[in-house]
Amino acid sequence: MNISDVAKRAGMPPKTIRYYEEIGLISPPRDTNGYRVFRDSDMHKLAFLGRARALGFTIENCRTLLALWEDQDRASADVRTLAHAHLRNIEAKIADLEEMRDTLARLVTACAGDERPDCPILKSLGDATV
Amino acid sequence: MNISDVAKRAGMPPKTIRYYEEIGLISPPRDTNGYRVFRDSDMHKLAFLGRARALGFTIENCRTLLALWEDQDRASADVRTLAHAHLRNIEAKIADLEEMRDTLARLVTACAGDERPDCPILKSLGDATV
DNA sequence: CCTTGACCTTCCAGTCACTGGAAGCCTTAT
DNA sequence: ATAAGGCTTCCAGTGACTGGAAGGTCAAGG
Repeated sequence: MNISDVAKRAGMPPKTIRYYEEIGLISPPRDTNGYRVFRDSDMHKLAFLGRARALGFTIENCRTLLALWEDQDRASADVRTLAHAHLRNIEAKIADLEEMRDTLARLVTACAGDERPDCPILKSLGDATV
Repeated sequence: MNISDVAKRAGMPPKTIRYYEEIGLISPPRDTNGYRVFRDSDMHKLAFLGRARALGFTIENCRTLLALWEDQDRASADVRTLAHAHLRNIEAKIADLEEMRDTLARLVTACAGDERPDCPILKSLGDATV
């Protein structure tokens, strides 16, 4: 299976797979023609990475998670700590975005959105007292 | 007022102000010593930019918003359209993050987080069938 | 056997919105 | 006169890819 088939299965572009190799997340051997040979372990790692990235873990966290995954003797506490910290990050981001959303929604509602120049959105951005 | 005082007032680092000049959002003239001279209009633009960025608008959107702000004849519809599209973006991001949060929260709850290696988080990341 | 087209490879550059740091000039206080 | 601190420019790096160029490889059709 060549890289584009692997990419389809893993649900990520070939470029991403090459990138993951470049940064040492996977190390597929090469065929005589120079093509990457993906073993089962590489495919599993890519699937793992795809899921971890979909949960928003950074690449560095993914690297750590992969190492923990490979380590049969890990303590689940280590994984949980990482995931919990990440969860908090996500919650903080959501809170930030919700604040933006609420302010924006208020402004969009207040704006007539017609051909006239009067606009509460610009007024609010231009003037602290709104 | 030199750049670091302006930065304090605008609530952003001096580096950001220099960057905003570099990309043409502001164009403060220079004193004989080469220092930037910030006029009222520059300060207002920086305040505007700070608020627009806090609402999550991209720099390019900020550029457009600034132009609309300066244009006394703009139609408020143009502003509203931009803000509305941005609002939708934010809502989509929130939805994505909420999905991550829910999955993660479920996994974190399911994980004992002790010294044992058994871990539902890694199990879920490593195996599609969870 | 040759060509065509679709793969594969590497390498370099660009994205976004800054941020860090070095090197050197300017100002203010001692 | 000097020392500290602020100003200037310029270059490089961030995260996680993504686009594109240049060139090697492979399978199918004529």
